Amino acid sequence: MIIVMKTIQEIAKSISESGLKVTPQRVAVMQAFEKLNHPRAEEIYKEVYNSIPGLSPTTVYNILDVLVNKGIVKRVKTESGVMRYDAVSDHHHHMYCLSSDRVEDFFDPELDKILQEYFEKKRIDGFKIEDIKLQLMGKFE
Amino acid sequence: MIIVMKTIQEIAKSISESGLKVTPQRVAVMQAFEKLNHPRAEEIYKEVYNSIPGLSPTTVYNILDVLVNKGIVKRVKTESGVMRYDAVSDHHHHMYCLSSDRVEDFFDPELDKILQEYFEKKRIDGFKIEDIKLQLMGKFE
DNA sequence: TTTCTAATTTGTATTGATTCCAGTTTAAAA
DNA sequence: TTTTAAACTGGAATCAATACAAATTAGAAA
Ligand SMILES: [Mn+2]
Ligand SMILES: [Mn+2]
Ligand SMILES: [Zn+2]
Ligand SMILES: [Zn+2]
Repeated sequence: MIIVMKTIQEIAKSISESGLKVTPQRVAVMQAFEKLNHPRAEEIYKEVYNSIPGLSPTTVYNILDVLVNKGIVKRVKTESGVMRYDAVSDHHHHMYCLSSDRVEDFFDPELDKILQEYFEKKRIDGFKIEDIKLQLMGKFE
Repeated sequence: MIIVMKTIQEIAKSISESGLKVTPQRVAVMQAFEKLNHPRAEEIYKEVYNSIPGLSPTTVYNILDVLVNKGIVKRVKTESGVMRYDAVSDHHHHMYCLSSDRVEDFFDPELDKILQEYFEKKRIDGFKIEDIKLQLMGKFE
C-alpha cells in the first residue's frame, strides 16, 4: 500500500477537470483528506479552518456534496449513522471496528476478481450490480 | 426465499428469552417488521401508532436500541445516513438501489462459504474479522 | 390474588448533523 | 478589465436522534 501525496497542482487539476471552479476552500478540503482518516464533515471543517479562518461549515457540506456527485469523494456508511468521507478513488473495501468508530481501507484486487467472476456466473434476477463493497466487521489488534 | 410470519407468541418468546419484559409496544414493533421493508424508526412509529395510539416516538427509538443490543434486530447502513432496521436474523447481505432508497435482502450461503474460506487462507494483519457484509450497489429492473 | 419495584414508557426539551436561503464574494470566461 | 454564473457565507430551519424526569406497568415475590 503506497501512499501518494497529491500536490496542490494535481488537486486543482482534478477539480478543474470535473468542470468545477478551483477555489481555495475546495483545494483545502481535498488537502485535508491527506491528513484525516475517513473524516466526518466537522473534522474536515476544523482542519480546513486553520488555513481558511473565514470558512463556513455550510461550505464544507456544499463542497463534499459536489465532490461526491463528481465521484472525486465517496461517502462511507457507518454504524452510528454519522456520515464519513473518503478521497481514495481506487476501488476498495472497509474494515470497521466493532468497539470503536475506526474505519480502515482494505484493498484486494484478487478478491474483487473472485467476486466479479462469481456474479458474472450467478446473476441476481431483477438487479443489475454496478459495484460491490465489503464491510469487514471486526476488531483491530 | 420463504417468508415466515411470526406469531405473537413467537415474538413474545424471543423478547422474553432475551431477558426483556414483554410489552405491547415491543410486540407491536416486532410485528411492524412483518409489514415494512428495512424501515426507518419513523416508519415503524407510524405503523405501530395504529395499534397503540398513545405511543411515543422515543419509545420506538428505545425499543430499537434494546433489540439491536440483544441482536434481535440489525441496523442497516444507508447512503443518506438515515438509519434503517432489519428484523431478519439469518445472515444476509443487501442490495442497494443507486437511484432510490430501496434496499433488499440478499441471501447466499454459497458466497458466504467462498468468502469464509478466502479469509481463512488470507488473514488480514492486525484485524480479526467477525462478520462480512456485502453491499451490492446497483439498479432494480 | 395482591403487593411491590425495577424496568419501561412517555413527553418535553435538547442536541447534533445537515440543509435551506438570501445576500455577498469571486473564479475565470469573454 | 469587465461581467456574471458559480461559489461562499452566516443565520435560521429542519430532521433524526438523545437526555431526562415523571408516570406507568410487567412480572417477581408475597
Ligand atoms: Mn465569515
Ligand atoms: Mn400520551
Ligand atoms: Zn476508504
Ligand atoms: Zn436485510
